[in-house]
Amino acid sequence: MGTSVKLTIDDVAKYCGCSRATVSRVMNHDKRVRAETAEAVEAAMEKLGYHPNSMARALSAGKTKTVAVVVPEKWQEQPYYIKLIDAVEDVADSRGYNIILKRRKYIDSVSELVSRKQVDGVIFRNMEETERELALYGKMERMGLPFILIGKPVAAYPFIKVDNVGGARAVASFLVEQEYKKILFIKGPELHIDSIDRLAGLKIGLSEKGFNPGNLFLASGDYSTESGYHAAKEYFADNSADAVFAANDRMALGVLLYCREKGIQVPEDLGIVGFDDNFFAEYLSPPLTTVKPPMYEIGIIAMESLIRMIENSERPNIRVILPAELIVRKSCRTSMR
Amino acid sequence: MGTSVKLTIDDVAKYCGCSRATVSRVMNHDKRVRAETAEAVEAAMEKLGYHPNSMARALSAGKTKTVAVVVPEKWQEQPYYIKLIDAVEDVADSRGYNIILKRRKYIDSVSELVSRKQVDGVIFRNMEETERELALYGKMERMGLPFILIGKPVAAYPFIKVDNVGGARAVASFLVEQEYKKILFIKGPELHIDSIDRLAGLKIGLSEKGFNPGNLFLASGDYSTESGYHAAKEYFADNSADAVFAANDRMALGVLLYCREKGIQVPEDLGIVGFDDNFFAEYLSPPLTTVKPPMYEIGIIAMESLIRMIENSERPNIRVILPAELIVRKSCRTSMR
DNA sequence: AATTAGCAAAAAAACGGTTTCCAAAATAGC
DNA sequence: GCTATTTTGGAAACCGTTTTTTTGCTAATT
Repeated sequence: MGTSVKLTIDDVAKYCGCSRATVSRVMNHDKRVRAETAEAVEAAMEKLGYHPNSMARALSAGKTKTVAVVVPEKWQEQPYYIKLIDAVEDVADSRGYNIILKRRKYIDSVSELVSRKQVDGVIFRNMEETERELALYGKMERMGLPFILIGKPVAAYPFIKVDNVGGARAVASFLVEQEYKKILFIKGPELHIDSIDRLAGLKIGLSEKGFNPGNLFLASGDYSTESGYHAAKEYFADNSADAVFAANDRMALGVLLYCREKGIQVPEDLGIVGFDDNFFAEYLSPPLTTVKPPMYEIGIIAMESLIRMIENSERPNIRVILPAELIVRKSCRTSMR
Repeated sequence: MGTSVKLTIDDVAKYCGCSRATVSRVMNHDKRVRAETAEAVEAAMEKLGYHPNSMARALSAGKTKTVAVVVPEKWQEQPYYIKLIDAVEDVADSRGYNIILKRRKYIDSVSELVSRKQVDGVIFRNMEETERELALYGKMERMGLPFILIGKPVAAYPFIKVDNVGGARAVASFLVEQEYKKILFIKGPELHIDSIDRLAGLKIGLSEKGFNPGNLFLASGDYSTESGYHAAKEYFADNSADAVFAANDRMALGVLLYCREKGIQVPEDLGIVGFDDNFFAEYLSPPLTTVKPPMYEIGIIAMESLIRMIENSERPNIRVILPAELIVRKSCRTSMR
């Protein structure tokens, strides 16, 4: 029964008549302590309801058993980040780690966490290369603090990313197979790596299938539903297409809303494809064909790799690219083969 | 320029020829240090690129500047929790705190965080009263560790909740005003406080409007889209209603999917109302009428109150109930008044 | 002139563990 | 039975702060 008085390792030591070094060894499963002594100590800790103070331990051992996970500012529009975090937490918990969550917006305080040695490592969901981010990577490297980028490879730092090129290539194959002839691609923010890769993959896939590049058109958006809507509105004002591939699901949703407003039948008049397999994709009418990035797997791999770096102080050259799966739903015709 | 060698407070002290106590005082804005000495120390810290070690500080001061935030296991189905977390983080960052995120599933490790004094406080999104939760509350209370419940008031512990009763009451008024005559309410999990309150509020509102209680019917679900679909399917097999109020948006979505399948026109043949204003609600066709809980505000108030408890070691009797707003969209007829 | 405040800053004592170093005890080797 | 080696566990140093206690001065009081 843990009373409210604070217990220290010395109390446990006194209770079972040994030194605090011995108690410490038992807690850390040091082999050089006799089995029966260890048992006695375990029993004492149990009986007294002793829990070691993590701050004292962290200070002394130089390990905090905590990692920071940095997500984009607008993660609320991408609920799939929850899967990433869940995965990281699942691994973290099984290995005795805790995670501090930070939005990219608070990158300065991530930097502080690093300077003050409050975390053992960092998992950073990055999409661009800004000065501040590069400065942070540099600092972590100089301090020898392990970190993993998720999204955009930078310099020789360890990273994990989704195969956006491959995913978009699959979309291209699919669209060509379904005999779509005139395709509009709606881009995301200019420098955004995912959007860039998805367009690149689309071009590759189309070219492989012998699609006439002259029938691929581009519009610009910023990932928001509204921007998808406006891109469609603007484009279709004086152009046509029989399929739209948006760089993400929300813009695809914008296109769908535009079609609904204009009475354009999906998929009869227009095929729509998104990217991300956002939560709502399967519930739209028609359900959205999209590409699903393996967020959970990414989280698992990221955290496992990070722990390996932290605990073995090895610096494996982690450069992982995970495949994304095409999810065919009703927003494109699928009759022909 | 911060080099990679580790700097300690002693290095700073040595550099500006004073003792480490003085440096510590300067960092903590202790007034009993001459202004010019303070300036010299500040300058030295700046020049050397010194950052205090948080673990040492935490051990010595007994404060970790970290709080745990506990969310439901299935928060991925409720992306609005992201707003809650964002709010908590916004306040946390401005006050120099960090947040450790935990799913309810890992309540044991939350308990460990508490025992090991790794957090200064806890924000707990609770919905039921389980043994393990009560045990945790008890432990925190005994240890004098501040915490706030979000959702369900338990004993005399501080809590913040959404006015589910009021929100559902507004739904009732609205439905009666729109002259709906036969209403089906789809419940969530049996002991779930939100679902219970929403049903209670519905009953109160209907009764206030003179609605015949005999025309209110009940079905059971578990908050999932599928359960909403099945509840509708089962109920409508041999019953009728002109409006369905589901305890949450996902079940309302299930009902909508059922209608879509059966060709039931919404809102012409059936009005549908949800609760939560889930991300997808406004994008459904028709967009879903629902009730929006002020998650961001809740997060702000929770974190501000928690910090107050932590820093002033005061124990204000926090019992906050925030109003939820009815969001009228097209899934119910709104023509009549 | 002697005593007393008052204050800035140094010195020392926590904070609660881990780890190094070393001695005692136990075991092995011959 | 005696030395060499391995276990086992204690004492003390250390991690880098904050906080308490002391000290040394200067200015004020009597």
